Amino acid sequence: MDENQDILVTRLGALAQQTRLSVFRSLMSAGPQGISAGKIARDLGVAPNTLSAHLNVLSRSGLVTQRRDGRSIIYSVVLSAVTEMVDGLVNDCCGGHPEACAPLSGVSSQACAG
Amino acid sequence: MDENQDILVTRLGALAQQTRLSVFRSLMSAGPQGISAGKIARDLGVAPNTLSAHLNVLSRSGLVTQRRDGRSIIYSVVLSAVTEMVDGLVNDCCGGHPEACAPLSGVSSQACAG
DNA sequence: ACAACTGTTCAACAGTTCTTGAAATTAGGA
DNA sequence: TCCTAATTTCAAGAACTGTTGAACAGTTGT
Repeated sequence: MDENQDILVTRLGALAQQTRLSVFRSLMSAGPQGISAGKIARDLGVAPNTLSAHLNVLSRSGLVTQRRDGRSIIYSVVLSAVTEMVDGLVNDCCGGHPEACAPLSGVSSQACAG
Repeated sequence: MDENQDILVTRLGALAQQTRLSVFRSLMSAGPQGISAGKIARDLGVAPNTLSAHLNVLSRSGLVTQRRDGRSIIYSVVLSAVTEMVDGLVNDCCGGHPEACAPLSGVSSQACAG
């Protein structure tokens, strides 16, 4: 039962770092087509090996996936994992006392409907 | 420097730990009336001083606030900070390429409407 | 085969986080 | 006032994180 919470903690932790959050943002706005590791490194001004370590954390969290294209490795977001994470956070709120979460109803009309 | 991103990283980090995420969940379902530090410690089976350190992290992140009631200190969630955090995460997605985020539209109809 | 290009892995180090026992702080009751 | 209850603060240690230079690995073009 608490395996879900483990996964949520891992994903929150993956995003709880400046460089990785920036990577995530870039990948989010790039959409399914993704971005190569090298381009991310250049865009963000991060050393390739440092970035590689961060990409590894994001990958292991399940928020990001990778594929090879020639010499490049293209990273992209796993949208289902993102929704899972956001739902996990928001349901914390609405599961208990929905009336206490009225201010959140605009953020998650689905989870808070009721 | 992006101060909003700093705050988001801090808040994600505050929740990226088992005990603190459990505390957050408890406080979320307790709503505005909150829970005393002692009761949280008993409910979760955490040493009082350990819990105090975690509550301090949550407080400094702005996700949680405290007030004294007799000898007890009552902690409760700051809902506006929670919405801010969720919005910050979701907007990452919808701000860039909204069409890429169709799968998320159920989660945040507000941010993704467009 | 070779060299150039793109990324990853490794070992090591500084810095941070989590937990704990002991001491300190604040409030209520006899 | 003295005693007890509820929490926090402090110092120390083990465990984990982020970064770096150097070495390694896969791909392309010549």
